[in-house]
Parts: sequence; C-alpha cells; structure tokens
Amino acid sequence: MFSVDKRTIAEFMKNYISDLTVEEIKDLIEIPPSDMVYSYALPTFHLAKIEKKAPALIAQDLSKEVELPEFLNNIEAVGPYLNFKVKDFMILENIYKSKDQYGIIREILNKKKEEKLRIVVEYPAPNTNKPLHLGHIRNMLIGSSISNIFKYKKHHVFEVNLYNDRGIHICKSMLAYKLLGDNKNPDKKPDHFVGEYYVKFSELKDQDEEIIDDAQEMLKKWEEKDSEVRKLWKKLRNWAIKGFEETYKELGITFDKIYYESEYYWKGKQLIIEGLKKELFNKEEDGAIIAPLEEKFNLPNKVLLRSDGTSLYITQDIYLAFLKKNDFNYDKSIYVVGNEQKLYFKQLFAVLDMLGFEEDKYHFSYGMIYLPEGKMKSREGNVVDADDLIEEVKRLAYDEVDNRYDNLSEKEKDKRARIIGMAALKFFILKMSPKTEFVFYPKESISFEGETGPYVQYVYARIESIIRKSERKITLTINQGIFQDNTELKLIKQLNYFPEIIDTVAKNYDIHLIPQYLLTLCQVFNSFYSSCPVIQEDKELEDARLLLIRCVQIVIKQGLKLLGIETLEEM
RNA sequence: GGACUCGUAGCCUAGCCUGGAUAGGGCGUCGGACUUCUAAUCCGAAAGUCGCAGGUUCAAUUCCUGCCGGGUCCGCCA
Repeated sequence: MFSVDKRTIAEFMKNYISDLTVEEIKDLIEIPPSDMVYSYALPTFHLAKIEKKAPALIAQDLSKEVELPEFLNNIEAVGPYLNFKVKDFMILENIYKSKDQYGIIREILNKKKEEKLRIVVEYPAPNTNKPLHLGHIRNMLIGSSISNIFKYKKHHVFEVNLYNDRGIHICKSMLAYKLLGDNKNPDKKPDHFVGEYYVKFSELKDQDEEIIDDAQEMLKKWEEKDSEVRKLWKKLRNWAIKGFEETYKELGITFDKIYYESEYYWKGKQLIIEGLKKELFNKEEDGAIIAPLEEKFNLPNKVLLRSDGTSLYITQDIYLAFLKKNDFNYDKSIYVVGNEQKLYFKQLFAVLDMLGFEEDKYHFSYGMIYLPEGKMKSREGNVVDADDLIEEVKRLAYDEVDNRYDNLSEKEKDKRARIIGMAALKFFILKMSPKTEFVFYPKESISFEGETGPYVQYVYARIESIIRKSERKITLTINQGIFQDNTELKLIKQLNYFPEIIDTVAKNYDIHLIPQYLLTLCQVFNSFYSSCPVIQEDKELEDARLLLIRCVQIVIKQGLKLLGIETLEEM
C-alpha cells in the first residue's frame, strides 16, 4: 500500500523546484475544483515571481520536465496550474486492504509519526434540576464525536461528565417539591419530574417573592449537611441523573468518570488561599479574593472567592482542573462548553496559569442554538426538550419507513426508525461548523431529504443492495485501467481525501468537515449510480465497479461511525 | 462604554485561520427522468453588489482599517 497526499506530491515536486522547501510546496498545493478529476494542483504564481516567468509557462515547462512517478496516473499543465491525478487502483487498494483503518492509513504505513496523547474531554456538565435540552444535544454530539475522532487516531481518551448538583438552583426544585410534591415518586421520566418543580418554583416566586429566602435557607442547611435536606437533595438528584442516563443511552454516549460538584466544591478554597499567600491574588476590603488579570492577561479581573468566604463556580473549577490532572495524568484537557462562556474560560485558564498549572487546556466552544422566539431559557420553559426531540425524529422516521414498507415487522420498523431518525438529528447538527449559531425551527429542521444523515445512509443501503444482487465476489484483481467514466474518476478522487479530512478535524476541531465530506462523496456516488450500472454483461467492468462501491461503503461506514451514526443494509 | 463574534441567491449553509481555476451544496420554485442495481435518488433551469467603503496584493468571499446591522459576554450567577 502507498498513500498519496499533499505532502507526497510536495516531496515529489521538490525534485524539480529548488527555490522552495517541501513544506512551502505542500502549503501551496490545493484541491482542484470538483468538476475536475485531478486530485491535487500546484498553482505556479509563487514560482512565477521567483523565476520571473509567466505562471502558465512555468506550469507548461514543469509538466514537460517531470517524470511520472509510480503513484500518479498523469500530470498535466492547465493554465497556471500543474495538476496531478493519483493512480485509481492504488486508492482502492488502500481502502480495501485497510478497511475501517483507512482514515489513519498514513499512521499505519508509518509515513506519519504521531504522539499518542492522553486526552480528557469534559461534557455536557448539566445542572441536576431540569431535563436536557437541544443545547445539551449539540454539546453531547460534539463532545462524543471529537472523542471518537481522537480515539480513532489512537489517542487515549477519557470522556468525563460533571454534575452541577449543588447551589441555589438545585434548592429551588427541592423547595418546590417539598411544598407541592406530596412526597410523590416520579410518574414520568424522572429528570422531567424534577424539572417540573423547577418551573413550579418560578410560579411560586411570582406569587411570593420571599420564597427565595426559603431557598437560601435551604441552601444553608444543605451546606451544614442537615440530614433532612440532604435526604431530599439526594432523592431529587438521583432522579435527575437517572433520567439523564436514559438520554445518554439514546444518543449512544458513555462516560469514563463522573464528577459531582457537591463532592469537592469547597476544596478550591485552599488553592485560592495559597495563591493569596503567594501574593498572586488580591484581597478586597470586603474580604473577596480577586485575580488581577488586567495587566498580565488583558482580561477583566475575576472574583475567586466571595467576601463571605464561600465558593464560586470558578473556585471549584480550579480545583477540578487539578483533580482531573491527578486522575488521568493527561496531556490535554478539553472542555466542551458553549461560546457564551468564552471569557470565563480565558479567565479560568489565566488563573490556572498564575497558579503554575500550565497544562494544555482547550475550550472547545460552539455556537448557541436559538429558537424562533429567541434564546432558550429553561426557567421560562421555552426550550426544545432533548427527549421530546428524540421521540419526534424517531416518529417522523417511523412514518417514512411505514409509508414505504408497510409489510415489515413492527420490530424492524422501530429499529429502522431509530437508526434513521437519530441519523437525521445528529447529522443535522454536526454538518454545521461547531462555531455556527443557528435558529432551530422545530417543524422544518428535521428532514430526510437533501443534505441529511438518511441521504448518506441511503447510499450505503443502495450499495449493499447492489452487492447482494451481484453474483460476483469482490476482489482486488481487477482491470486497473478500466475506469473511464467521469463519475467513476470523481468518486475515486473523493475517496482519496478521507485520511486528510480526519487529520484536519483532529487538528482544527472542525467536526463538520466529516459530514461535509460524506455529502460530497454521496453526491458523486449518486451521480455515478444513475449513469453507471454496476451489474452488467461486462463482468470485468462489474468486478471493478463492485470494488469501487465497496470502498465507498467502507468510507461511509467509518465516517458515520465517528459521528455516532449507524448504517442500515436495507432502508 | 469595552471585549469577542456573525453578515454569502427567497430561506439555510460550506469556503475565510493558511489569499489563487467560472463562490460549492441543500431547501423552496420551474422543467425533465422509475419495464433497467432501492426515486429517502438523479439531470437541467432561474436565482449572488460574498453587509457597505477604503487599503494591501499580479490576485481579496478570504488579510488590514473604518462604517452599518445582528448576537454573546463583561469582579462576588452557574
């Protein structure tokens, strides 16, 4: 096997270009427009400047000068570009032999040495007083996908969750339950049950502002470990978590470790006080401890400890950073949190740096999801509930399946509905750049046509169907020069980019490149599908096309797997 | 007030970090394609001052400055 990427082309061209380094050439190489079958292109504008020759002439001269290497089909000058076409068969051979490992083929072939890192990924860190919503879904999909990608790259990944399970917001649900709950057990999904009392608290507060004092009183008792309050707290918290776990299961996510804020929130205090002793921080007249970030970091100062000496959110987060390092001895720690907390994380990381905790920390921030009526706010109840949404996409998918294949068993219909519905939901969110903010229109957003998860799954199923119907066995012994059709060549071209896409995603956290890549691949496939019959008289061509479509299938399956999306052999 | 961020056809979105081939897709609209491997598909068409104005460059959607418009955040919430 031999895998060709930008670097391979650059190393080859270095033989003919003395004015630039391999690295410089590599950075110049681009991917030609999609209607061309060339895999890579070298624009000659830079060389033109150095050599004081017309770009088109340089491309011409180079094309005459170069000796075609084994891994290329041809090299051609087109205007100011020198275009390269990677040998078709080599690409298919790479995929067919390396199977699901194709995305990391360069590592396997040892062309690329990568350090194996220990990486901690923290998400979604919900509050334990209300159910998960659409924002959490985006968070979880991003968190688990980036974890999948790092795992695929053979890093040692630890997915950790953190429960914000203490504080005034928790006591609000507790108080409402105490007053109105009649000591009932949940009669629905337990996190929804708990969430109802959070909403009920708001209603109580509308009637009587002073109820907030009772919640404060309850918080005080909680901190004093009052056994009654703790008992109530434990009951509600466990219900909430039990409910969350059902949702995690639906989404297919699991965690290696769970942190509970309640178990360590006070421990950060010690670190702050030590910092104060080292004169890293300042004590205000009223007793609050402040991190001076303005001069050194050009950030607003941050309060680390309240004037009454109690912890703030950042107090415990500072401790947690040390705790995670201690637990996992990580090389890199990733926090998947929305972009509204960008400043907060800059401040947190700055404070940690001041404390000498100079680990590799990264805030993986993503854009907020808005509703047509504005920002989602749990308190006001204008949220898209995660479980409702999951149910809805499954229901919509069920109807699609039911309309097409009425005679399937209920069990099979449900299975397909689950896999297709979840694909639609996950793909819809992951195909957009994590940075993009978007408005979610509940009725229109989930579709099964166009740029969707089911569109990609459909290609997979179509291929499976062809392979099932063909009498031939898939083999690597094909006529290597047989691919002539434009759609065949474009399909093979596209297949070659998968490993480079994976690299870019791991480097830049651009998860959406995977869905975008798969869409392009599937669009080219569907084009191929309508113009090139696979099963046919010419068995030599059939064999070659069978191999080609199997390779497409391998890449689709692995690409979707990284996104937590399953494939179906029939749909 | 300050910091950050976004503005690409009627709607949604990719490309911007690292400037280069006629700015890719999708939805919707209009017109075609199921006696042939699954039409959740494909083919074609109409639709764009890449917010506006400057600047840098052989070359700007991409980099820089200013402006206009939206959003998020800004010491004792989480």
